Amino acid sequence: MTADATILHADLDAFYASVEQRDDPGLRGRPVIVGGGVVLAASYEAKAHGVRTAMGGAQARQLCPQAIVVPPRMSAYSDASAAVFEVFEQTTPLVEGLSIDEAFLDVAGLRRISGTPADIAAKLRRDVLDQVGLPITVGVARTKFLAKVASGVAKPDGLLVVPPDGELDFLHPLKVGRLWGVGEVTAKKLHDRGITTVGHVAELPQSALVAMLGQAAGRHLHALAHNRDPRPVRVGQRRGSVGAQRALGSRPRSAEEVDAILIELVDRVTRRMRSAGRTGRTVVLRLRFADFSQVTRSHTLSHPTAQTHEILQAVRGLRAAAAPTIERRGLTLVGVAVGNLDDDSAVQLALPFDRRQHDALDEAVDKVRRRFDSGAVTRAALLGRDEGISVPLLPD
DNA sequence: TCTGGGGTCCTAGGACCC
DNA sequence: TCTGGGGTCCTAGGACCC
Repeated sequence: MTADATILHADLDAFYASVEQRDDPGLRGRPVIVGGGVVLAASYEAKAHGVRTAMGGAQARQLCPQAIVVPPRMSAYSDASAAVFEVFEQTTPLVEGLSIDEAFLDVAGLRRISGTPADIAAKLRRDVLDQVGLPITVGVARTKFLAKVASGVAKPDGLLVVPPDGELDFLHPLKVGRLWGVGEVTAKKLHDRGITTVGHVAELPQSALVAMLGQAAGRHLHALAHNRDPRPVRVGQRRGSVGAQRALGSRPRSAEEVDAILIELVDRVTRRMRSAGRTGRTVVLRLRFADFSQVTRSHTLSHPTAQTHEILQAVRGLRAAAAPTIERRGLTLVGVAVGNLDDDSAVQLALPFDRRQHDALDEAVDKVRRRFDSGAVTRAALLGRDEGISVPLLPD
């Protein structure tokens, strides 16, 4: 092998449940379930009884009647996440967040300053525990994929380094479900053909996997089973869509009720977009029905926007078109998402300017303001070259 | 007490353009 | 007149992840 194992995958253990146990000593050492209707997170004490994330609340309580069920406190979790990511950033500037509770860190080049990757990983675990009070597991390997597999195997509260000369020995005995991208459906397809371990997958030609699972998934799995994963740790990844949804329960809802919920959802989404300085073009309405089947309806606008009224108008149009379906199948969840998010693009309008041209300047500023009102511009500043000034033109 | 809320990526067909 | 290939964009659905 040519390269060192320098990629860390850091993954907080039973994140929401750990935050609850940290903040309430009475919960420590006891089975904790976060979320009532559906299990959002389960402490390891609860997992020992078979409770799993995304399991129905009723089933979870049946498996573990002594569990303490607490409602989620999302803001506490985002605060904890921010604190943990600060520790990540102290460790290395090369941090790629994957979700609220996990990230890749590239520590190549830190050996002389901070020691071996294993040393760095051990210190990272101590720092997160000392500074934030949460247990975290770290996998270390030469590739992102292996580092993630390693942290999964090392959980909870563990550290596992996969040495470059032991990669296939580590990988091939593992169950196929450990492969990133193999969920219930794919695992079943593989099991039906007697393929249960990563080693079995590695014995198959890529063409067989592609025939079984499709082009992308087949190639992806083939590469992973042979431990090929050239993806670098990337800093500053931005999300591609923003959404919000709400489960409605089984009670029938009037058209007015649904509309009121849609307004709330659109407002939540567009607020988040504006505060992140993002605009988007594709509006998606997600509907789920009594039988748990799901449809989406989408519409792409001619220009990007973060304006509540524009998005709401599109959402209402989609909903009206789907009204017969909704009527027939019984609505149990509505969601709104905006995709096709534009990256922040800086548009520069440069004008030669002398003091007699106030009108021209006013006109340019008005133009920018109008585009702000339409949601196409989210931030603007007036720059003066000779004076070197920069004046914020718009709020935000 | 059946089944939350936030995302990503891929596929496949049709429209449309060159 | 019939036929083609390639590419992009849009819509809808599905698998998967945390």
